[in-house]
Amino acid sequence: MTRPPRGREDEVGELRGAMQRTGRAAEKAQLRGDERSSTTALVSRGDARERLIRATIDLSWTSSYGAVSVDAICERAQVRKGSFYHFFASKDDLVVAALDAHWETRRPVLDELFSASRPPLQRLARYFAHISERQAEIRGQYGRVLGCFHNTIGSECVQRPPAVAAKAQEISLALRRYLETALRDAQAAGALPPGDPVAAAKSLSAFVQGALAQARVHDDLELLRQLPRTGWLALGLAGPPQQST
Amino acid sequence: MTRPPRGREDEVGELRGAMQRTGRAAEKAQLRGDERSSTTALVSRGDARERLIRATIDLSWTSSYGAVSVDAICERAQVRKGSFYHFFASKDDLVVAALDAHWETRRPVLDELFSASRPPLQRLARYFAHISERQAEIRGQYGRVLGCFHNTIGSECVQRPPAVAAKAQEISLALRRYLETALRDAQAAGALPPGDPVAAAKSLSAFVQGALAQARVHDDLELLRQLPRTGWLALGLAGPPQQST
DNA sequence: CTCGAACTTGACTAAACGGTCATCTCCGAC
DNA sequence: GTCGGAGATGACCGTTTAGTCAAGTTCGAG
Repeated sequence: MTRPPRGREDEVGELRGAMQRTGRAAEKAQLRGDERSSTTALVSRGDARERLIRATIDLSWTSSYGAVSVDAICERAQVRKGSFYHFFASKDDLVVAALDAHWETRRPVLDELFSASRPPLQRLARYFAHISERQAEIRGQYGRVLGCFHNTIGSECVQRPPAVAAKAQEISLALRRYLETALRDAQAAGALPPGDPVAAAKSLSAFVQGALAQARVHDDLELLRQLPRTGWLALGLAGPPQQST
Repeated sequence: MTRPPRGREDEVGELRGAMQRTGRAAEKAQLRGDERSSTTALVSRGDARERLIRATIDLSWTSSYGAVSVDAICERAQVRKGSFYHFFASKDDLVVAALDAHWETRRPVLDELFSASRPPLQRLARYFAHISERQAEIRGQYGRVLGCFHNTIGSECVQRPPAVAAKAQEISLALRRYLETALRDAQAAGALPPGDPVAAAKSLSAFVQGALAQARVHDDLELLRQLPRTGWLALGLAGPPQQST
């Protein structure tokens, strides 16, 4: 009765488990004892907060931070304005939480792709393939290629809401660290000539992020499909490695 | 008297000559005979229009399309709101004109850098060096690295104002064509192994644009300084070419 | 000098914006 | 059963937004 049964979204990844109050709720919740003994259910029954974050990701990824209003987010999430400000202190707070939540859904995927149990260059190979497949999926669900969420937001918000800018930077660095580790391991294994893995990761990251950005602007998957072949170029390799182990 | 002597901007490039009513003025100007015999001075004495475009570039490049209001642009340009809508039909119109005007200032620079009178790979070498130097200049003038104007706007506006999205796409393609031509010439000259120059240009463009985007997000010039060395990787070359002619 | 068109101006609007708040409902703990 | 706090609600506020407009001013052409 109170809630009209309008829910029919839930488009992309599993968000549910990944959100453990990352964005820390509104001021009230902070000022008082939010770190209470947790005998009470830590994961609340209602999922309004999750729906808000889901809506924020969907809307600001498909358009932009600036083009999405709190009202639009609330409408999509089927949450009233007042409830919104119960969970988040401001729009900036929401977007930071959305960036966090989205990153938390990506992390386990990256952990698997970059598992140390695989040969380092194979990690990259699977990463390239994954990006291409994932953006194809996204295009199917959202109707167009969207590229990288945190980088899109980050490029838009370099200056204006400092908290958002900082969060986007942080995530961008965290992502780069996966590449860095793989490259270092590759050098140690002799699969890659010695050199500065940090610089190489920057270079590779620029290539991948550039491909994603171009794919977004032109709604073109072609570049990403080529990634498993061309991605190696940024490392000075002519093509994908052939060794197995 | 009528105009308080507040002008003291004029920060980056020469915009003056490059703006020949690219953005086509407001509806009134379109509906009536704007294509009149041009015996009257085509370039008007007042530079309000140019100041508006200059302000738009500065403000939306340093922050974003969505974060800049018409009021802010007018204030910076020292132009009243009414005058604004005399020259432009809408905010979108302004931004499209700004993208156009900015591109017009870049074009002669690119024409020189990619002059057919130089060996093709040397064109690229000079392009890489130019990007690095230019962004360093921009950082000096604007206080931070800004990356690529049309790509920043384009990534933000992929969806929302269709005219802006289309213009950004168009410019992005135009830029890529410079690379394409150079790569084709390089292959013809035997300086590069044969292959699809369109795909190679996409690849190289992704790398360069990615480096610029990363430089913007992290306010970091390092990646761009490395461009003259690492740019070649995206083409499968280990380093800058040594030949002269 | 006169005329018309380019240009300028500031006051104006309606809508949208982010954010607030008193009040109510629900539900587990005691 | 009752108590307290998390959650939910819709009316509300002041500001800012893009865009309008009637009434000017400026100025070159005839």
